[in-house]
Amino acid sequence: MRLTTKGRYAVRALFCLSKYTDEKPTPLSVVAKDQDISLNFLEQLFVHLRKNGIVSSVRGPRGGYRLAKKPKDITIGEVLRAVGEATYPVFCTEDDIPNNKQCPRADECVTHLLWIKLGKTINDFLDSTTLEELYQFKPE
Amino acid sequence: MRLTTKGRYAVRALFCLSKYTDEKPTPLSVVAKDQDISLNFLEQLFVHLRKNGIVSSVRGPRGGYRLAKKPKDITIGEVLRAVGEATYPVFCTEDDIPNNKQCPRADECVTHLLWIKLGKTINDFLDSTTLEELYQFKPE
DNA sequence: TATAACTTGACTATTATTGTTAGTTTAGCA
DNA sequence: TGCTAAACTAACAATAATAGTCAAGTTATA
Ligand code: FES
Ligand code: FES
Repeated sequence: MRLTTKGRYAVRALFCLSKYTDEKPTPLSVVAKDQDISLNFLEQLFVHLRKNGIVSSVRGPRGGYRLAKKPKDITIGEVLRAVGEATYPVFCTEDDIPNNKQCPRADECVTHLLWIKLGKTINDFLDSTTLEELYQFKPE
Repeated sequence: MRLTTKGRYAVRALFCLSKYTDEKPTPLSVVAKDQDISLNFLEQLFVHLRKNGIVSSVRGPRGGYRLAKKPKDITIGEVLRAVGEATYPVFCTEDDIPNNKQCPRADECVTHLLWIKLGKTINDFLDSTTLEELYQFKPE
């Protein structure tokens, strides 16, 4: 039950973006250098962040990305889900279940409700924590 | 952030064991058939469950496993950790960190405390839920 | 003493993750 | 108008983790 780099990088990258609050967009090359993340990998993540309305993009020279909402309106949960990080601990709680991953006896599965409750606990936390709150976590 | 089969199978297998409350131990072949899990894979899991004092074994003919404690004294958290399932979402919260997995700038890492808090939320849940409570989740 | 079960370790197939390569498109600017 | 910086796209490859298998023991009792 580990977060993947997709999720971890996305949060770090967005935190980095939130530091540049001026009007001009920030190119990913800056984020990549600042956070030591492969530029190409970042680009893949930002495609999904943009499609989910978390960032907006400006193409061409002097272009880049900026947050589409205020940090306090961006939850960690929506960021993780945007980049494809699973926030529920089992497959069977989601819509399109790969058949081979399905619990063979869902009807009588005693653990299903347990994992649902765990997932709810996790998502309640993630959805009530925003990007803005990262600032208060920052060590001095 | 998915549970692996190790964790999921371990919980299901122990629940299965808890159904056979008579004195004689239950062979893994019964659990394997009941839960549709590879016998050899189960054996690997039970090595760790035994070493962590969750089950006890009886060798020889008519042997098998039984719970070493009462279901209400076995938490989901200890089961998951026993079989090697990570219950914290990031590596850097644990003792022996593979170097390549370490966040490169742990000192100034703004997300570290976030993941610690998430991990605490998860573990609080797991450690306050026991095997016994699975019965009340069972659908009729 | 034969057998049913546990025990151990090594091995393999599969899948998921992580990252790379190689481009195309867009738009500001000299 | 051409150069360049940036977003965008898609396919590909390396690596690592997972899931499961196989084979060869060991133990204890019927
Ligand atoms: S059907 Fe969801 S955990 Fe078994
Ligand atoms: S050092 Fe723990 S998340 Fe970065």
